[in-house]
Amino acid sequence: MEYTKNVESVFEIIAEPNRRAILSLLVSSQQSVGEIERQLRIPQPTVSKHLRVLREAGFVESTVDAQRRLYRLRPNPLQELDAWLGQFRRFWSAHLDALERHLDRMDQKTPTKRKITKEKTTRPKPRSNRSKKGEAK
Amino acid sequence: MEYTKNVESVFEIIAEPNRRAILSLLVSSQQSVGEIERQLRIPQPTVSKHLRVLREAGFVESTVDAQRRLYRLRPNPLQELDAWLGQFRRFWSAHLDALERHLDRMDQKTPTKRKITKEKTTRPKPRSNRSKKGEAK
DNA sequence: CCTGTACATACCTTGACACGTATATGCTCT
DNA sequence: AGAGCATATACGTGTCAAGGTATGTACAGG
Repeated sequence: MEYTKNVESVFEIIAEPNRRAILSLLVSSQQSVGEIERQLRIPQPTVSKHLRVLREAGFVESTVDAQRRLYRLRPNPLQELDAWLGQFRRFWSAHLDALERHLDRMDQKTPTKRKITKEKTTRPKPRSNRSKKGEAK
Repeated sequence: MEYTKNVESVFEIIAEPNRRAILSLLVSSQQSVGEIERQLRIPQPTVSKHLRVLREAGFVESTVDAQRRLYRLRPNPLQELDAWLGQFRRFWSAHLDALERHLDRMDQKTPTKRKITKEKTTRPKPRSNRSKKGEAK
């Protein structure tokens, strides 16, 4: 009710590698800031700042324990993410096996000269997923 | 190894609202650049740039059709995302109902001495909502 | 060949945000 | 009260990516 904007930022939140690492850490059990700091080997202010972002976005919640704060996971934002993924789930479950067989055949054969996707990868980002040739027009 | 970097960037890719919009568009069927441009009301160079990012990350692939390029979805990167989410799925399915009841009780009662997450949601910085334009919500 | 169309790319500017360093706040124990 | 630990915040800085504008490239048809 307070934040509708948050739904959008869920994606930005988990775009940060350290934040994802923190979330993964908290899956097993709740942790104090110091424990997170030591396990991930990142400076404490950085941990605190990320935790604040995660907390404000609802990914985690904290409990005070003496001088420590124990952080634990909250399910909701990750479920939102899951919900967003849902729209694609139908798609890939339908297409995956067919596509795989298709590419499998293609890879074995001599590449035809049809071009797909490879028109000009100026930016050399080796995404050697599968050599994609084949099929056009 | 090389794609480790790519796995990371999957999250950055979908952090962009326009890119998510494009992906959602392509769920139904393949589209040309012009069609995407018109439906999302964003300038053509912007669309092309996002499509390039999506293509290099393996989210989409393109087929040449005369002067057009038809873009369609590819399942793999989204499946990686799904796989990452997997580690949390156990968590939330186990904890959700219990947690909900728990918080439910907590909220009703006077907060005895345990304070959960509400310590001081000092929100001095309105978290600077990204002033994006388009992106119909 | 020339024109229009469809898309891609180059260059520049701007604004977020992640980090490091330094400092503030809060709690415990003696 | 004071020392010391655990965590949060303030501030300055560098980096990087998204958007705008302009231009390049490829294809179709008269």
